[in-house]
Amino acid sequence: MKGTNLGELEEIVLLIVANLYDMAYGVAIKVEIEEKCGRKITISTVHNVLQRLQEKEFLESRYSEPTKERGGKRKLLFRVTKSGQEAMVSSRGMREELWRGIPELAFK
Amino acid sequence: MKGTNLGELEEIVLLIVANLYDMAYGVAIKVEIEEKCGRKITISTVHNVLQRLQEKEFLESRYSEPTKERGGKRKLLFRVTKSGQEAMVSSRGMREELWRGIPELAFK
DNA sequence: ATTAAATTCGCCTTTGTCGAATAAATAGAA
DNA sequence: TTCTATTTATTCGACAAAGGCGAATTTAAT
Repeated sequence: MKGTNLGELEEIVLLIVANLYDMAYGVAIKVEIEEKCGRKITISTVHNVLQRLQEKEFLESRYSEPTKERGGKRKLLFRVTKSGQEAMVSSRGMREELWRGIPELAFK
Repeated sequence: MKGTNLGELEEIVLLIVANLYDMAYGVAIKVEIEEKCGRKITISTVHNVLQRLQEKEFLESRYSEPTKERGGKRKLLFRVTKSGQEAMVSSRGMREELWRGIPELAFK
């Protein structure tokens, strides 16, 4: 059965989409990941992940209005769904819990 | 090239090993993951991840002294390395940053 | 020898990754 | 106006890395 939890990159993309609010589309997401995470990534990787997150219903999308720039296709704008938000929150909570449980001397 | 970053499960295992301090070995890790993360996982999956983390030098291991229990092999005890710790901290820091950047209305 | 407790092996699925192909919108030429 | 070159974006197809399982193997006590 298709996975229901979040891969590492999937979670990052979710966070970035939330960051970008109403400007979250492929290229912007790619740029943002590279800047905020200091990590190289191609545009096709981004789209691949976006598509999978949509299949999992953690993201939804709509086409933007045509802009006044040079040319090119309309942007596909993404937004985090309620269940995407829940997945993000739950994943964060779990990790916070685990951090809290680490004894001091573990990192001496 | 073999990946240098942390997969989702890899990060969890690192956290659990730190939690277990000096009792981190296969079975204990499996049990702890199931309890703390509410997620089913087999012992071979755990060992698989453990091995990968060791190859990445985020974990190191040593054999325990034989115990006074019934029988069986000696436990392979794991501990987070300095660079494993750095990976954990960096990963957490990055995500905290991203959470901080999410505008209020993103989750209206 | 048997049995118990643990780790290793082989195999498959899902997630991460990229380069190349394709699509759509606009500006300017004919 | 119609065409076409250029720009901006998304989709496709292939492969590598990480996640996952059941069965096999190893080792230590009884």
